[in-house]
Amino acid sequence: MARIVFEKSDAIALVAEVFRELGYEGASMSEITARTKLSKGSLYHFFPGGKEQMAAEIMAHIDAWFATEMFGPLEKEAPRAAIARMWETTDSYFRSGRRVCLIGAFALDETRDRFPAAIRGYFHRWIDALAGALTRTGLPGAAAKALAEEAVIGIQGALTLARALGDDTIFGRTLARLKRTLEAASG
Amino acid sequence: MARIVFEKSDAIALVAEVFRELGYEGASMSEITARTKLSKGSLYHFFPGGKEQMAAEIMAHIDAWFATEMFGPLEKEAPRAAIARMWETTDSYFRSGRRVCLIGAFALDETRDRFPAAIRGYFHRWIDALAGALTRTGLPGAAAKALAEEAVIGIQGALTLARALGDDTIFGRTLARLKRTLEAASG
DNA sequence: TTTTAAATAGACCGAACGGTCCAGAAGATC
DNA sequence: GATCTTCTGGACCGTTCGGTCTATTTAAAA
Repeated sequence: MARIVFEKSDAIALVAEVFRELGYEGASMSEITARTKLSKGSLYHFFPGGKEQMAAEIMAHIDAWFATEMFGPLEKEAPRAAIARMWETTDSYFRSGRRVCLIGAFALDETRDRFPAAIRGYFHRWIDALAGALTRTGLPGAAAKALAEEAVIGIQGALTLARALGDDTIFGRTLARLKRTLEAASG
Repeated sequence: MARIVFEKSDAIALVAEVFRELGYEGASMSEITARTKLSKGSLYHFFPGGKEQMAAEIMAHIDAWFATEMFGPLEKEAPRAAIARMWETTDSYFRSGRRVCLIGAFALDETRDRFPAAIRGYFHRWIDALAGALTRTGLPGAAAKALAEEAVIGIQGALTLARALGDDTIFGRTLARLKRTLEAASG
């Protein structure tokens, strides 16, 4: 039998995509093995804790990616440039709305209660990082926080509506609108 | 054994709440029977087609409710008053963000592919009804459509973020902001 | 009343579930 | 190239899954 060798980081990325497509409960082990081509032996070698560990490590992986690619720049780089880059990063990460937010999807059902800290942390850090950058453009703290919340809400809502309508133009249009709103407010 | 008699409309509402809490795949028959107190006999009497039929009838029920409570008024009544009432209806229907949108949740994973028409129809009609009311306030059609889309996106995003952060103030705050935005645009 | 139809409870079924286990293949170390 | 460790494939296990079926209870009709 042909034997394929994976690295754990490959396994995380592959399994993440299955959770994204099917949700936590919908992603059965047999679907995960079928879609990733990883056998049960490999999966339980990498993740002895089963589905719960898979999801936990995937969320940690996502969190780390966002920390380096988005939150870090928003906190350290020139605020206007960092925010401009955030829109591009967001559009490419969510594949123009064709890829859902795994953490947002987990938040909707009782999967949330398995990973409350990871879910809260992800959204909290995103809002705080963006609000920080907006503050550094000169906006008052409260206005910055409200705009950051509005942006994250808009991103999540656009992902839902884009998938619901199967319309690939919604996500980009929404990001452009949010960008204009933030630029209008921060001068 | 105590025998409890249900009406089908009760069954639809009870099962809907379980789907909302657990998602389509997460709502197993045993969880549905446990949370609704409806036995399997009753459930399969009302819904011979099983889970798929339950979900289909629930979505039709939601659609009918929205049609009479929101889309109808938006299409027939005085536009500004109808839009004002829409915010109140939305807040109470989603219980200030503590209740998720079942159809939005279905849209995120591959459950969408079981009910594509119902999901598209629900969001399409909401956007069209709101855009129609906005047009009747004097807004150009394109602007009305964009604002209606923005409103529905904001509602869905706020539901996601409210649950993710466990923050009961987000939904109301977002509805108030959207209301202001629409009023600013439609005079 | 008696009869009839609708509705309910829950035992039961085969299939699919999450998870365990181990024989053996592929690298790594010596 | 022998040894050892890591990794893989898939058979297998007990449990839960969605769904069926029937005895029985209740409500409605006659």
